[in-house]
Amino acid sequence: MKDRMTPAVRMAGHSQRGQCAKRLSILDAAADVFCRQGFAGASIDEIAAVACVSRQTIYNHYREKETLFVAVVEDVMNRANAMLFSVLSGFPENADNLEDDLTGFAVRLNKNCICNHDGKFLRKLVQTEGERYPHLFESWRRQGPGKLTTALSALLARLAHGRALVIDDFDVAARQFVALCNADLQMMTLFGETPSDEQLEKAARNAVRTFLKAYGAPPADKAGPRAHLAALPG
Amino acid sequence: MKDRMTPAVRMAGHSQRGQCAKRLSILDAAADVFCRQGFAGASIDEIAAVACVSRQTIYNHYREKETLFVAVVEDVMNRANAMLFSVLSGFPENADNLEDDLTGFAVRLNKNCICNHDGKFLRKLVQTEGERYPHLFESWRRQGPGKLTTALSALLARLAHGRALVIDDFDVAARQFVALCNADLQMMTLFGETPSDEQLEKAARNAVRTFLKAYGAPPADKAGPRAHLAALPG
DNA sequence: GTAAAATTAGACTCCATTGTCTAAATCGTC
DNA sequence: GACGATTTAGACAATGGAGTCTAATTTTAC
Repeated sequence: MKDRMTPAVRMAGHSQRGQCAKRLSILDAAADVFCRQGFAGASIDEIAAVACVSRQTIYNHYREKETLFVAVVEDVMNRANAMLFSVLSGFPENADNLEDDLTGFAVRLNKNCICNHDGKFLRKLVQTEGERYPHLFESWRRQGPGKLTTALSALLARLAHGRALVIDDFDVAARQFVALCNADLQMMTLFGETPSDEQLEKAARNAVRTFLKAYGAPPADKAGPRAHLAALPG
Repeated sequence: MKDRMTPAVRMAGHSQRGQCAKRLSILDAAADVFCRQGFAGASIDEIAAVACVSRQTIYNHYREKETLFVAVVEDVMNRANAMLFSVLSGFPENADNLEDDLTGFAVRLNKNCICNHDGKFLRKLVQTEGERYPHLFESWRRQGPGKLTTALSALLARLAHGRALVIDDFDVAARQFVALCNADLQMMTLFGETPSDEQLEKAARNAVRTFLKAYGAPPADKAGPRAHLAALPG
């Protein structure tokens, strides 16, 4: 059996674009089938059919079903983490327009990290296969959601330092922010349904309003401390 | 094939305690195995072994694997719903000691409905098999989580009517309360881990504090509107 | 105690799937 | 256009699980 080429080598020359395309096609198809059927229920033949590739090609690239599964999970995790930090980079820097900026951030968080394909895949697979592959998912937990809390916590601390928020425990506030973002979509998320843009917008707005009611800094004494309530439309 | 007896008939005489015990034993074992392995991964032989029953006995009670699966899911749903409404009945009636009472309620909600065996089972199975049995899980969604929001919303409305809370949208507040309760346990919940009593307590306290910061009624003008912050320990 | 019903172990068939192998076809490079 | 590498379709063996059947045993009802 010859050595498998590393991704770097694989991308080096344009010579193997075809091979690389097959690989990606297999990964995508496998993600789809594993997500729908679970590990046990997924058949290599079905993956091959979805990928428009012969079964043998799959075995050329991945020694066995489990190898393929691990590769798929790692692939999705990498994509999901990259997306997570891309979304995190859009967290509001300053406090002008905080409500709107936070709402936009919440929409992107839900839309691109939690309610998307990859989020659905990871939730499903972590739950069903987590116990069978502890270190695989444990590493995701540390690198994905774990770092999300840490990073979000730091971003909230920055806003609090700038007097835009009043927060006693940044980690708790970070987790609560994420939880509130999902509050209205929990059931859809659980059932794997995709919310409409309107639903995303409304959920984010509800979340941010409540978050700011709890953690928003009281406006600098010219108005009452709940002035933002009076500013609500309707 | 003879008619299957209804549960009522089954319990009527003491004559069939043995048969009934087998049935329950099969349901429990099947819940365990389906939860660990999913529908496709679960083998009837393993269920029989766990239930200490022969394979044929399972087929005497349930025509085929799918029949057994549906029965298990319905059984767990019924238990979970009963527990849910039992916990709901402990929702605080009046506003003396609201923070502590709500915290106790939040602990019970997490401990007995969300982080327990049945909660884990339902989350897992809804996600993995939900698309294959739409009406089965749809009915649970309406009768379980759906009614939870409705009921909790009404309970919050009662407190708001008694001036203990200030809430604009009761449904949103209900969903947010549940979301906040899980905020600190989300990852453990996802990974199917069971939180300690201490973790449950802390998570509930964090949730209720934030909920009351957002929705607590401002104390009747003797102190500033954020007086409860000053009342925090530390 | 006896008869009917339920349970058991195990053999059995059937079928889907995994993973291997091979010979032909296709692709990319020179 | 030729050559090597890759892909393909399909046959193939081996495995495991679903569901049936039977004959013996146990439990329950009366």
